[in-house]
Order: sequence, then structure tokens, then C-alpha cells
Amino acid sequence: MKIGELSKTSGCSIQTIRYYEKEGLLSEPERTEGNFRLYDVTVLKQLEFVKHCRSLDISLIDIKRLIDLKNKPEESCSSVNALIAQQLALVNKRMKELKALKNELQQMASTCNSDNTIEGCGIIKSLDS
Amino acid sequence: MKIGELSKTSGCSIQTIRYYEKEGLLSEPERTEGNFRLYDVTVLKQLEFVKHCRSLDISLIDIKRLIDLKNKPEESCSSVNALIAQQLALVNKRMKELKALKNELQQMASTCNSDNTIEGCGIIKSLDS
DNA sequence: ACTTGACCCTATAGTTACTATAGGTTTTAC
DNA sequence: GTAAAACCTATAGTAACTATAGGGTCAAGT
Ligand SMILES: [Zn+2]
Ligand SMILES: [Zn+2]
Ligand SMILES: [Zn+2]
Ligand SMILES: [Zn+2]
Repeated sequence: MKIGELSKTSGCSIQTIRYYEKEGLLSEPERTEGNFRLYDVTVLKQLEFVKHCRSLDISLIDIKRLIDLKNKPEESCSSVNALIAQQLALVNKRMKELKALKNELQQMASTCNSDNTIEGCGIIKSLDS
Repeated sequence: MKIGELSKTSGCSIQTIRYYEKEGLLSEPERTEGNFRLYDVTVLKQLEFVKHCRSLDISLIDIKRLIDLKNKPEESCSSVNALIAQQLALVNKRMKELKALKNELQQMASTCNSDNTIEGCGIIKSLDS
């Protein structure tokens, strides 16, 4: 199949597919005489793998590491485990930050009833301090 | 004071201060004969305002809007309120996403005891499906 | 055979909020 | 007088895409 069909089947945009290829996350496909990319079905699995990783917010560099690890099926999976643990730690950290943000924003919002001038607005006062 | 001192006092890097100025978040300071930026104390308040907004993850564009609103103290503060509400909605959305991420990552991590080959690793299996 | 339109190609610029150089000028201290 | 420290502008890099610009290829219809 050509890239347009792969794009529709996978739900990835054409540019993203080409970008993933450039970054080494997809193997380079064959080309037609006219230089069009020509994919076989195996690339769909690769692309799904990448998409699944991205949905977990794993960086492209880490996805590449995972792909490299996948190609060494005999080795220990401890690196895989470490990578996921690190990703989890990142998510936990961001969640903490977001909770703090949420608290402060909520408190700020509660000081404003929208029925005021900017000069007297509690939100602006909070932001000024 | 010159930019180095402002940087130390405020905790913003020199480049960041110049960047904020370029983006219109700080008023342009006077210059010495030799073209060095020369600040008076009022800029510190401006910078603190920006920093406080950034700590709430408000985008530079929205900070600029807030600054513009601040300069119209007689107007209604409903725009301010709306902007903060929107920011809160954004944070809530990201928190939901992060929770889903965390769940999936945790579940994946639980399928791996690090004592396996990559071929048999539960994490890799999850990512493949 | 020829044209039109859909599809494809590469290369480049834009996005956000900075950070980091490169290459140069000014000030300050000795 | 000179050397270091501080400053200046302009430009490139970061992450993961998205969006053009300016082409080439291919299938269908006339
Ligand atoms: Zn999943
Ligand atoms: Zn208000
Ligand atoms: Zn605060
Ligand atoms: Zn494992």
C-alpha cells in the first residue's frame, strides 16, 4: 500500500509517518519506480507500536530504545522495566505539579465573582502578590 | 540596575528577561550610553507578575492579555475570570489524561518482574497490542 | 495522445518557551 | 593600559509534530 492508505488505516497523518521514518522508528519502505513509498502490512504493526507508546507519552527517543530492545528478544527485559518505571515517575511528578496548579487556580477563581472591576478583582490581586 | 542584577534579584535568567521584553511582557527599559539596559524597580513587579503566571502554566500570550487587562482597571474583570477558568479547564483535562496514563503504565509495570527475556516480557506484549 | 485531478515527493518554516552559542562592544578593576 | 566581567544582537537548537512551497507521478476520462 502507498502512504495515503497507510495513513487512513493507521490514523497517523502522512507527515507524521514520514517523520517517524526519518527518526528511525519505522523501517524504510521499498519505493515504486516513481519513488513512491510502498508498504507491506508489517509496517502497520510497527506503527501501532509507536502509536501505543506515544499514547503513553513515551518520547520518540525512548520509543526507539524500546524498538532496539525488541530486536534483542533473548536479553533481559530489565531495561524495558526501567524505562517504564521512569516514565511512571515522570507522570507522577507531573501529576503532583498539576494538582498544585489546580489548587492555586481554584483558590484564585474563588476570589472573583466576575462582578467587579479589574482594579478590584481578586484574581489580579493574587497574581500581583 | 542592569540586567545581571535584575536576573539575580528575580531568579529569571538574563536571556529569559530579554525574551520577555521582546514578547512585550516587560516594558522596554532605558539604556545607558553604551546601550546597556537600565531598569528601575517597577520592572521587578512586572517580572514577578509574569513569573507568578508562568508558575500557573499560563501561556505567554495569555499573560500578555492579562497585562493588557491590568492596564484597564475600570473595566469588568469577567475576561480575567474567563481566562483563569479556561486555564483551570486545561489543567483538569491534562489531569484526566495523566491519570489514564498512570493507570495504564502501572498495569503494564505490574506484568513485568524484570526477571525475564524481552521476548517474554509482559510490558512489550502490552505495547504490542 | 492529452489533460485533469488525485496522489506523492523533498525541503523548509512554523509552533512554545525558553536555552545556548557566536561574535562583538562596554565597563570595571588592577 | 589591559584584562576580565558584563553586556549587546542575532541566530540556532530543543520536541513532536504540522503546514506550506514547489515540484513529480499516476490513473481516469476525452
Ligand atoms: Zn494502551
Ligand atoms: Zn474578578
Ligand atoms: Zn502563586
Ligand atoms: Zn519485563
